[in-house]
Amino acid sequence: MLDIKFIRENPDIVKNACAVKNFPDIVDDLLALDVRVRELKTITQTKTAEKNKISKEIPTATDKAPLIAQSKAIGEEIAADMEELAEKEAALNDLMHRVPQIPDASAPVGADESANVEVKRVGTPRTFDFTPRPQWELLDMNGWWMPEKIAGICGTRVYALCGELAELALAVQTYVVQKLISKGFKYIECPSITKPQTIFNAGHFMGSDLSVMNNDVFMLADTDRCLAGTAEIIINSLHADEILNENDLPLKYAGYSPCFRKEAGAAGRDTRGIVRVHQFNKVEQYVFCKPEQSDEMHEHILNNLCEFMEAFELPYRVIANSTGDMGFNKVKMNDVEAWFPSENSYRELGSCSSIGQFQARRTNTRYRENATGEVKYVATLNNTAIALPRALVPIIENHQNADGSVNIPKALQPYMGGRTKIGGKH
RNA sequence: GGAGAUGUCGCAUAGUUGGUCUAGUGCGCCACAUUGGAAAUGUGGUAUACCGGCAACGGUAUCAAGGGUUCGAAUCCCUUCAUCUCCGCCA
Repeated sequence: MLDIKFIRENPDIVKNACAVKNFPDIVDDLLALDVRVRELKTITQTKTAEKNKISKEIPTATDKAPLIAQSKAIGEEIAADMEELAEKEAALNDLMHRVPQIPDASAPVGADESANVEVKRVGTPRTFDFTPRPQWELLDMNGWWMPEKIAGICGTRVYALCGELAELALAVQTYVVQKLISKGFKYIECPSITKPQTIFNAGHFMGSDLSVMNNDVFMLADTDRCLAGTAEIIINSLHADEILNENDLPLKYAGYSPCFRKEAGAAGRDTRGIVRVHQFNKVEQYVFCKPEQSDEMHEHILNNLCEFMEAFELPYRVIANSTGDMGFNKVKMNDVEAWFPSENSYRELGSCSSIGQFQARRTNTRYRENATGEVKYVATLNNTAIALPRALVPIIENHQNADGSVNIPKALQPYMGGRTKIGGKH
């Protein structure tokens, strides 16, 4: 959500944001409603003030009856205005929730991902002296999963990791969490069951009608709860309605949670293997900071993800996502993509996003500035730290040997009991 | 899930026969005074949002949330939510 004052004063900037982000331009409708809402507020408030004044005179008045009648009459007028006000305010509110965040000037302008720009490439994809196996073959031959069995028990797009690969997943997660803790992140294990409103407050969805998320979010039948797609959603609301102390910023969280996605629009894509599943585990970096710290924090959490790529010895690249690709609530976004030998391409492992004050307005998360005493909305940012099992795919594919075994990156070996290799025994 | 209790301005509390409650007090915090400096003490201040106004300032709303009764609600009624205690169930 944007600041209504900003929209009033900069309608052209907002219109442009709608255009480059591919969202409908509703600015004129919104501003017209805004004018009417303010008129009605002024009218009702003036009348209420008058009524309050009369009510206050009643207890001491000698002749109460005329005052009571007068107050009652004003009350009826107010009720009529209030009805229109409530209606117009709800409409305004809905439009306010349909205005996208203004993209950063640095973001490439374009309608979709084809306009994305590669900004950095690290490492070189390995040249294999044997035919590398895709993830599913490595999983099969090492007994690291049981796809048919699990599909039969639980349905498709879910997985079970077995044996050493499951251990490796734990090692990766522990490595990442420890690293983030050492960098001043507060580790938090987040719930996955939440209220729809909480998801809405993260600003991924437009408008005021919560049912729009039914396509993407698993609702829990016969309850008012749903399954969260990421810990970002929970952490985003962690300081809702609070006024934080400037000295406590930036607040950095590393949130772990199981993540649930319907993947409704992905039918038929990535059906094999473990890259796209309904349920996975993720550690998310999430930062609350002053708006002027936002760029610095963006670099910080982006670098953390890059460091993980390097620790896992993965060739990777960083993308600057275009305005049309970055989504409704974002100022700027950088995907980090690792090399997937089986696909002969780079593929997203994490996504670093600056949200500005967009989410903070929805959650009402603010801080008090020491120097001025002013209360301001915080800026928020989020980035994947590690998403599992997807991140295991480039690790096993890039580090595989001809016999199907997989070398463990040095950084992870301490978390694997000193082992240097897994699999390949069959 | 069953029974009961509670939910007030950062924290702790007063206020529940509806009307100077524009919510009192204590603590905390800020400023000033006092002091060589500090403690202690004293005085004053101490919310947020929105509307109007160049501004000073004025107004409206907020006593968990929403609705209702009333000329008037922190106080009465209804609904929801949260917390606590006991029971049930259970990792």
